Amino acid sequence: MKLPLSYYSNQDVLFMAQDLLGKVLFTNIDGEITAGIIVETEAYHGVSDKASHAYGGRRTDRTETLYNQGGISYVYLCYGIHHLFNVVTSVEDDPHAVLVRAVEPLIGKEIMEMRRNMPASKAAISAGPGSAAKALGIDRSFNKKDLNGSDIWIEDHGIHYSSDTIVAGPRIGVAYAQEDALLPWRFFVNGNKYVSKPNKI
DNA sequence: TGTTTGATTGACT
DNA sequence: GTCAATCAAACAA
Repeated sequence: MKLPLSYYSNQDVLFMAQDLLGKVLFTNIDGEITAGIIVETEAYHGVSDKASHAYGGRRTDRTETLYNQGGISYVYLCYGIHHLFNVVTSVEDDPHAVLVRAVEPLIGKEIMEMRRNMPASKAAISAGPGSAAKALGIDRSFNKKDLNGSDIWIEDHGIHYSSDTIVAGPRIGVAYAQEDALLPWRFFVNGNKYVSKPNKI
């Protein structure tokens, strides 16, 4: 059920952002296993996307992760406070990534409740990229990790949303990307309460 | 070496 | 609705 590394080599990051909806993201931290259904993503389209850290082919210590072959994680600290988790996709030297913005708690809910200090019935426990990463215990030590390993991985549980249920809209918090900020590259499960606002059309 | 800023959240008015 | 928190990356000098 664990997705093979070949899954992540698809070069169409917009397809990948949609296909990851319904997949189940697992972490194993000191034997504490938690998992959530991915319900909100954003696509970051490599060198041509002004919102991407790799825009214009920028290569730095941080962005080097993005240039790897798909199938690893890209985790960075945002606003000095929040860890944001991405799935690196496509092939080597093609720095596409999918940001996981929200998950629906599935396994290890009690552990997530401890990490977030709120009941899993509250949508805020894992809505939004910083919250989802914290609920799953993801921090910078997860950067550049193999998504087929024993610390973090993604499974296909056969959860399928109809094409009517998956909707697209502009990405959040990327106003600095000017015209690219308007691209409808945010995908989410319409009406799912664990999706950050707006969560329905 | 110094300055700016961010793929956000939560607390507060 | 507004706004502070908090720090590493990116870039200017």
